[in-house]
Amino acid sequence: MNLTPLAERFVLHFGEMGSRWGVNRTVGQIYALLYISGRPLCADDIGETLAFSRSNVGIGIKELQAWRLVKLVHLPGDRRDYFEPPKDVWDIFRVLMEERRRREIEPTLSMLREALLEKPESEADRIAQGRMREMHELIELTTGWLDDVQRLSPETVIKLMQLGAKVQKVLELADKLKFGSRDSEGAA
Amino acid sequence: MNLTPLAERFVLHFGEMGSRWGVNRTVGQIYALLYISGRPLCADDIGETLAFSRSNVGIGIKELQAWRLVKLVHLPGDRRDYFEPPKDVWDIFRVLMEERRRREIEPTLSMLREALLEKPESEADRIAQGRMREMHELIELTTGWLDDVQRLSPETVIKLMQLGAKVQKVLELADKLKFGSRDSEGAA
DNA sequence: TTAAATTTCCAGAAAATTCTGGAAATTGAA
DNA sequence: TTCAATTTCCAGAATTTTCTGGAAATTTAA
Repeated sequence: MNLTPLAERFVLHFGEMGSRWGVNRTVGQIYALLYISGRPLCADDIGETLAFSRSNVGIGIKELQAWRLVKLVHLPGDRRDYFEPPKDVWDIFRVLMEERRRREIEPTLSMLREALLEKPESEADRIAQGRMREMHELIELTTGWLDDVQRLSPETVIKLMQLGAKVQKVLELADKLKFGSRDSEGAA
Repeated sequence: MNLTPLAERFVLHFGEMGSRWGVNRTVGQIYALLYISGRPLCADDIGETLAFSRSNVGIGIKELQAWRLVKLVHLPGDRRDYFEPPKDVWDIFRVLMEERRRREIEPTLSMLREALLEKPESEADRIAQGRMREMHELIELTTGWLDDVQRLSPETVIKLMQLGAKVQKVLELADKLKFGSRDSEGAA
């Protein structure tokens, strides 16, 4: 299975970007290959196309599964495991947001929650807790909003995004009509 | 300069999380220290507190400057360079979004734009380009929306976030009142 | 149950990155 | 201009991550 120059460029780019996205080159390339192939691939296909050892492919796929970015499928009459990404890019986007939040934000949120429960022992502690409180409020506000948005249909989200800065006008309108806020005790 | 247990926990946590955020342990810890200190620190302060070599501190600070997460300040009567993060967490948030977008998304957007200009040479190319087009549209829509939101005041953004899922109701209303969309030719 | 196909595990090799101390360059006060 | 303070640069050491081939475990068809 050989790549066309067009596909190869895409795959190599994802490999290079991988490290910025928190995965290694192998994982980036495997994902890119699955994404553009338009059909499920098995570990042999992947290893052959990208010239990785079988176990390297195995590890890469396991990581992509941990990210929920590929799912296992089976082809009739073939007992090997095949893999493919979610068909819909919006699904991919949603999963990516959820996973990054879980890995990059939730642990910090927990740490902040615990730290804010402690009694400050000094002026330095009071200053530090004040800064932590600011960070905590910002994170709570944005993740709470993400929770809300995830409950909307993709169509509604698209509409919201297309509205862009005009959302301000709509907000003014909402103000007049006294729509309640999600959390009126929330962050300033 | 010694850390209280509370501050130390915060600093160590940022060091651990650093790798998930695309910086190394040193950089994570230096940033955390500057963030909770509530006053500018110089390289000596940082190196002494965190037990890093002077040059390691220097490299770490340089990276934080490249991220625009710390700025250089001078204290009267001291010729050393002092550093502090932006005071306002919203500023920090905005800078973080901009930098991550620049590093993690823009290069891919460029690659996709170029790849989509090419004439597909095969069925495989046509499928690959179709997938790339989907990805390109999603990225354009979301980054365009981010551009729009960045033009709003923090107060407006906070209002929007607090509105949460109720934004749907407001959108329906806006529909009736025929607010135009930002880009009516945009992605589906 | 057997045996072939396939996946998972693992230890060491290879590669990449992080970190250090010291040397060189730069800065700024006198 | 001089010189002490400070920052930047750099080569090698230490550490961490990634990758490989082979062995062990698992799966499934017969």
